Amino acid sequence: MILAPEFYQHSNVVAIARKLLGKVLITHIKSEFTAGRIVETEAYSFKERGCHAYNGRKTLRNEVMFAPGGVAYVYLCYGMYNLFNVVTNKADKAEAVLIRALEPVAGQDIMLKRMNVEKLTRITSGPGKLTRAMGIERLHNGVLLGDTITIEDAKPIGSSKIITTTRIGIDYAGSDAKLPWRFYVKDNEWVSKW
DNA sequence: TAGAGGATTGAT
DNA sequence: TCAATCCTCTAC
Repeated sequence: MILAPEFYQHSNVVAIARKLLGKVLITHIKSEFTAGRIVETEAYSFKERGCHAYNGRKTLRNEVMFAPGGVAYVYLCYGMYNLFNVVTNKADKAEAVLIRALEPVAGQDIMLKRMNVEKLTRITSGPGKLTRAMGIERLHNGVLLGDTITIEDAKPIGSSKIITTTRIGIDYAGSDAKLPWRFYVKDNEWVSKW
């Protein structure tokens, strides 16, 4: 069953990031079907400096974050990696969950082809890599989840298996870089970093 | 309009 | 530890 818009429009982005663990991200792009279980996420909110929309700052790049929850926010990082986020909260409350790692569950052969590798090892263990494996590009920025890109409901991960830590790669955010807003599944080999 | 830098990754 | 690589934002 596909997650309803209400799931994303909740006002607590950190809670949503936690609940997304275990759900299945599905893409149907260029007639190719791939799916992966979400095993690592990070929360971002307009209330803290790590977020592109900090303090309500709205630009051409991040305006999708100001849409109602349930759309994709895809942007280019470091000139070469597309990062995939799910926008949450209501309109003008710019919050999002960055999907950082997946465990492939369907279409693995397509992922291998997209990554140009032969072995199914750590091909989706990182936000830049999973978008490439899933076929997600910047043209998908702003698309409503449910068609080309979908997240399907699944059994929640037990709280004893969820690890909470600080987010990665946002040292510039000062004290906000210390917020415990990164979640991942314990002992899962697909997580980006241990 | 130019210059700096980034929610990363893989090779050294 | 460092370069690849290019889009976006900020300042002039």
